[in-house]
Amino acid sequence: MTTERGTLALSQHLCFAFYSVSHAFNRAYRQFLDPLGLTYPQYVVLLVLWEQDDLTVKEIGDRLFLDSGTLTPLLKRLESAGHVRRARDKKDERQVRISLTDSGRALQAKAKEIPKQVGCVLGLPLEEIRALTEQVAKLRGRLHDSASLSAKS
Amino acid sequence: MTTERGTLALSQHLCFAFYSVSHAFNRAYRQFLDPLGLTYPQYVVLLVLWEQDDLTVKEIGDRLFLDSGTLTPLLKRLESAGHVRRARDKKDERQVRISLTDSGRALQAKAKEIPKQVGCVLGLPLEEIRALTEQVAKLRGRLHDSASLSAKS
DNA sequence: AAGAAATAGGTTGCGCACAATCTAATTCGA
DNA sequence: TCGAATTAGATTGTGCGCAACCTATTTCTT
Repeated sequence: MTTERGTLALSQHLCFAFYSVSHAFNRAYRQFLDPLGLTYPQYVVLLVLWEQDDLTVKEIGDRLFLDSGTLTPLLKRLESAGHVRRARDKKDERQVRISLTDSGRALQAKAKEIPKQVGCVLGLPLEEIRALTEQVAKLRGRLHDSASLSAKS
Repeated sequence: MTTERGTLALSQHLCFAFYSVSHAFNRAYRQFLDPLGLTYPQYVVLLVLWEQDDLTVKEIGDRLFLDSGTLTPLLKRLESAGHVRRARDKKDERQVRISLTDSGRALQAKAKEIPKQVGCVLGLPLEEIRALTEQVAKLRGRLHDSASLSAKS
């Protein structure tokens, strides 16, 4: 009954499951984010800022596991859309602090129902969603740990 | 004790867990795929072809949930790397059939150990990996179903 | 058999993601 | 205190991922 012939079938790859489900989530969010003129990555940056305003690029990157190469252009787009301000920190000129504008704060109300709307198509009880989220976050932690191990000085 | 103030914290978002873990997997695979000169998406295309050779672009896309806008340039890169051939189907000139070259087949042996190597940093028993993979695939199915519903004719 | 509809694949444009590299500012160390 | 090392962010180049649109081929309809 084994289908194993040296190579795992694609359907058995956990990494592919994550790869494809994250695209599926992206598409599911798009229908709700398009009317707001936001992409999913822009939306998660705003989620971070709605939780805590006035963060540096580095602090945002730490929370999202993204670097400046990704964030700098994204934040410039959010800035030119009028949702955030970018300003060098007076105390430490290396840092750029990102703060919400009124427009950026106003988006929070419009986006409030999105997680619920997407969540209801999942058909999972809240308890299971919570457990799954935690389990996946734990896996991400292990992957990061091993990555920083193999990139040791 | 509730931290809920209208907006879910980022850490409680299942979608962000998937979004960030798929990037983490991508980075974890990179160290093994770089020596082969492959990206992760190229690797999954080859996984499909190693399972069944001589597929059309459409058939590959159906298995990976990707469209021609993504696959055409990717397959051209795999072609110019010498790993696959692209040829119009004689019976139906609309289709392009993708087949492995000797070089493409030879990669299979070199890539055989990768899933095991990445899997061992996860520290999960095989049974749990299997269950998690299935659960995530089921979620992906629900997201696709609702997407095709909302895009009905 | 002829026009309409459907299908497969390619092209263009935009926005991530990330490695590699750069500059400028700050901190560390002898 | 002064040069070395570190840190924050920006820039460049490559490769997805996908919407929108295009062409060519095939199939459907009558």
